[in-house]
Amino acid sequence: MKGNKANESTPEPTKSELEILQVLWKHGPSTVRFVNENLNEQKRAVQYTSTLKLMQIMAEKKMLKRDETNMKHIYIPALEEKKTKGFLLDRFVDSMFNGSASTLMMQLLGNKKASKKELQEIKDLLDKLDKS
Amino acid sequence: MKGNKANESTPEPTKSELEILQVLWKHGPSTVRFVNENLNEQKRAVQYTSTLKLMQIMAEKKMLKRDETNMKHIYIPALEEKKTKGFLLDRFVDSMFNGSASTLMMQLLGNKKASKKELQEIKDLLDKLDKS
DNA sequence: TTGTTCGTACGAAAAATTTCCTATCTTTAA
DNA sequence: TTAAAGATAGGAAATTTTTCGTACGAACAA
Repeated sequence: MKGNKANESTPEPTKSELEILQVLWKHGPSTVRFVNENLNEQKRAVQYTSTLKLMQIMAEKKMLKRDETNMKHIYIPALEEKKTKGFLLDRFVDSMFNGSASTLMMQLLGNKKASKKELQEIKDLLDKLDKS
Repeated sequence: MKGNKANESTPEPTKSELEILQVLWKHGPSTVRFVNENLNEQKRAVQYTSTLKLMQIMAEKKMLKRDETNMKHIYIPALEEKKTKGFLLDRFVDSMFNGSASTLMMQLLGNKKASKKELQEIKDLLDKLDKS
């Protein structure tokens, strides 16, 4: 369980790493400057060099790739958004809801976190799955 | 967009703390010995005093209550399971799926994490919600 | 040219989390 | 009665994660 090196199949981004990944997933390949500013606007105060350092570490871990041809390095997520979120979601469901998706749903719906519109979307989704 | 900070009403158990809470939620008030053995069976190797220490810390944080009338202290979760899981789920959905329950569902279903039986359960659940 | 701004690299500190050692007391079994 | 087993308490160490200071090179404007 412990000591997993970060590799393709078992990405375990930390909280902060995930924040950075989210920015990159949302806005595409970016400079440290951009990511840092985005974090400061959207999340919390953090020094430029802190963001830089973290992104460097993530690059070492192969969590990010980077283009060094220019002075302003461009960082690119090396983890697929869908894959990574799927992985984290699975872990979350497993640890929190014993692996039961429906239990999670109940919790979610009982939590007025889903609007009418959302409910309809989910139903449509289920219907679509039925037909395939 | 700024994430909710933790205050008295919004507990943020760490990973290990959550593991302990899960044992207590599942089995009810327990001794350290019991929790530790459960963790070793179900999760990973961990020394008795490590579990003890963590549970003491959790008690300090008011995350657990304890009955000290006997020598073998009995620990009781001070956080409601449903409330806590709801809170963590909300945060998870917010940070990972932009607050969209249906997006989460799609990810979940596309991840063959939900069996046919689960799909049916979810449908039933949605129908039930419709009628209320 | 020269100084200011913007960039990376690197080391280390700080903070948060987790683990375990040791001391000491209580209970239990022989 | 005594030794072994089992319990808590507390400090400290180890690990992991996060933050930042400092050095220094490159770009750019005056």
